[in-house]
Amino acid sequence: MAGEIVVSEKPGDTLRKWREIFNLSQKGLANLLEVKPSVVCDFEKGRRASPGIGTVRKFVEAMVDYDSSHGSKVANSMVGRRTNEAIVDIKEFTSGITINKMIETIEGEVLAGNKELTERPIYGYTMVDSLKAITTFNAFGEMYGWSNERAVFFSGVHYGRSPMIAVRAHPVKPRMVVYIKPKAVDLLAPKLADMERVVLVKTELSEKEIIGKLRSLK
Amino acid sequence: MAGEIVVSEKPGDTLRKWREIFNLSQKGLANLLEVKPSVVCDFEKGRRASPGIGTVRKFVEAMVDYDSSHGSKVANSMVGRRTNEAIVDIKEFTSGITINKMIETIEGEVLAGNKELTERPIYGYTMVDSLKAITTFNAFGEMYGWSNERAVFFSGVHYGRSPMIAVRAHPVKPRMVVYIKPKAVDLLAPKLADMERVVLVKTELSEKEIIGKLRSLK
DNA sequence: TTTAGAATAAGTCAATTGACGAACTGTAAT
DNA sequence: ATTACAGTTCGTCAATTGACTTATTCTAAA
Repeated sequence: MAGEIVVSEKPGDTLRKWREIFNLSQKGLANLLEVKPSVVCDFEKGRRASPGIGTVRKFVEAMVDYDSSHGSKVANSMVGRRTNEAIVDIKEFTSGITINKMIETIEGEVLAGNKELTERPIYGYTMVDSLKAITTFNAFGEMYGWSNERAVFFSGVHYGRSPMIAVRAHPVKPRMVVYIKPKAVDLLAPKLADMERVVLVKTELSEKEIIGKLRSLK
Repeated sequence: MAGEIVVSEKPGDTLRKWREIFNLSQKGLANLLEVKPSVVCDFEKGRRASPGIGTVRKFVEAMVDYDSSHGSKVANSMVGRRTNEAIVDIKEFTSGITINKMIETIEGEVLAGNKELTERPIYGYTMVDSLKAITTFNAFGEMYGWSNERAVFFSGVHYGRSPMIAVRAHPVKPRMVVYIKPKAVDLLAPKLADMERVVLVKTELSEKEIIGKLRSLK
């Protein structure tokens, strides 16, 4: 979304497109941004040819925040039509956060992944129940949201082999895999993680705690 | 890349990160941009807190252009480590182009997809040889580049069923599928395309012609 | 230890942005 | 017709950007 705006020939048109997707009037958006409607219009109509990235950020955040405080209607419609009982939670961040920051937030312990890898940003996360995911047909189909630069959380992990094997088999790789309270971690898991250049982390926090902490991250 | 810069807390740091990934000195990048090195420094060090998106675009384009005129070393390293003989060509655009524009460029005929769908932007494309792709194990694994908002070209199409079935089976969908000189097109293909909300197009241009035309698109 | 290249820092200034307000143009609905 | 509301246009202006220059600091090789 932010990326699309920057990259598009007419950022104003793209801004408008998104405002319309979020079902906001210029006035509505202007209120969220605490500016006058004419300001919104000026941007959409391209009077400001090259808005600052701060402005773009504000616009995007305002719309996403608005959506999430109205039941994430738009966000959910983006995630895909099918639902999957194995998915506990799936979210996109407004802005990228580094894997390091994520590890800190969830009080994680790194099992695989070097400094270079943990500095990369991620833009969302998916939390799945491994058991359900593995026993459900095609469970990993809808694992990804808007971006695959994300973290995937696995709960109900026994030895941590299956989840990493699933990741390895999947054509699109997340940047980060987190095991929630694993009973144990087989040596194979970090090995596979290294091969896929995925940061593997475990945490002793519960699903609820994690979701709570991540919410505060925004 | 552009998106990451906008969205990152310290755009300067992200700019620097990418400059380093592309193995450029500040001076080197400044030359490409035809500005003085101190300008690059000012941005990286954050003296300009909220650069305009025009500036961001220039930076990104300069680096990508530089890379592509030096054998696309960086771009290729991003695409993935494994190579796949079924992939004829795989590219990322510097900026998004609409599906409409793409259709026009490749002189395509729309088989499925409405106006709303053809207005969406795509950020790259992958061209695969269907026969090789389908007979090669896990052929669709590396089908996607940086973004899945892209077009996938299929050459060697017989009835156009298998490629769409592959798309349907694949968890990540492209925005657009193009058949290159299909012998025929089974009715099932546009039906599947509609179900997946993918724009399906056929073209009578050859692979080489298409690659040529797309190159001029940048 | 000198020196060259890379990166920072800081002063400067024209051009542009971000924001306002007020007037104006649709275009439904009353 | 009249009103109400969404969107557009534009003059204005302080704040900020984009770019230059010159001076200074940091590395790493000679």
